[in-house]
Amino acid sequence: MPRVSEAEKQKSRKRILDAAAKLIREQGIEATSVAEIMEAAGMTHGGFYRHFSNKDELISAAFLEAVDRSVRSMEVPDTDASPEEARNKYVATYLSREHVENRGVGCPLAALGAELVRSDGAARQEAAATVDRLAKLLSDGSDKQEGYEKLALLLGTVTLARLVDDPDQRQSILDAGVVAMDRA
Amino acid sequence: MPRVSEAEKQKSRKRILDAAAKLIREQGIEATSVAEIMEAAGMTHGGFYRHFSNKDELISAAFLEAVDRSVRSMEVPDTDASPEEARNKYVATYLSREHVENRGVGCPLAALGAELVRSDGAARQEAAATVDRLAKLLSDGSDKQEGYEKLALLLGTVTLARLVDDPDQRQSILDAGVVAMDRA
DNA sequence: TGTACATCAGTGAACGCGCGTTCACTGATGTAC
DNA sequence: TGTACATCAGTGAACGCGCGTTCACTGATGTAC
Repeated sequence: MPRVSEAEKQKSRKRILDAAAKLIREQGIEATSVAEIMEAAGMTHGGFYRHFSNKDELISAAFLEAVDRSVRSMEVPDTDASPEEARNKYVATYLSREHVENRGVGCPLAALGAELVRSDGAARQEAAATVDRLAKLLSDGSDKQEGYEKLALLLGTVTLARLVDDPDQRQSILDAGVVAMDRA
Repeated sequence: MPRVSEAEKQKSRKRILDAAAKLIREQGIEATSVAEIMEAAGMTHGGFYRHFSNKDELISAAFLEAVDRSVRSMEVPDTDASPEEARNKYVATYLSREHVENRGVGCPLAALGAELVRSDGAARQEAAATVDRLAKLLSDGSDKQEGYEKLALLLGTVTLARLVDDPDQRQSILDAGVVAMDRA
């Protein structure tokens, strides 16, 4: 059956990247195997090394992919939306039950932050850069400290909300986050 | 050489628990092996099952141990310290460079929160209970929402600070957290 | 445009390794008399 | 208090398993003429 055209190869790469970006946010990096990612991408594990030289390289690329996707809405707002509007929309989405319940498409810092802290791969450096990128966007570039505070609040709130099981308690935590963000 | 007295056995158990509580906060739960914990406790891996029936049971007990140790200072303040004083001291310690740099003895929610979110073992339930316990203490029992906000801010700030490498940036993030906690 | 051939994307078996767990064994501890 | 014996904490080899990675192989793709 193989070989496959160059265009097909690029599609395969994208499928691997998307599958990885989703699975690592759902299950964590270490808990997600190369074979699992390849299966989700519709292939067998052996072909993996035609696209990436090892798992670390994929994780790094998948993390970047996840960051770009989840930040783009704020960096490049819909036409005729002001930066403030984009920011408010981002915050509202971030502190929503949908975000709490769908780790696979949510903020990669919230999903992987604690795990990346312990790693020393390329993804770790990218995570550090992402912290600054998000803080800058959240503060509108004016006050870095304000951005850090807001990002910490968003990340902490979603992590707490994900830890509890009771829906009411979960909503209560999200509400507290919304109130605090309004004040910050 | 074995067998060993009942008193010795209890000491062994404590060493296993302490080693586990430290190692899982430093490296994560999945990344820490039973053999590694037993070695840190000064034994070989085979003896592990005289103390715990499996790894999950140890993790759950070690998590509780870590929580108790890191929360006790606030729940049972030093003699002649008011609850407010104990709370302020806890917050100051939480947002310190020492805490950021020593995961092994720090807040288990900050170290393991994201990983526990994905698990379904006993430790997960204990983590949910810990969220409420800490939130209550931080709010002095008056306003649950205030406690959630403060806990989210603490947890988020330390996670961000741990993600960045630059010491100045790290301090800047901690400072932002301190300012925000004063306002909350 | 057709033909001949090198390339290489994807397959699936195989590798070495570390994991959690089991087990036969040891000898000091604890107990019964 | 002393003796005989069952218990069991800890050892270290062994287990089955899934991991990341390698490799021989396949046949369609891409290229040279």
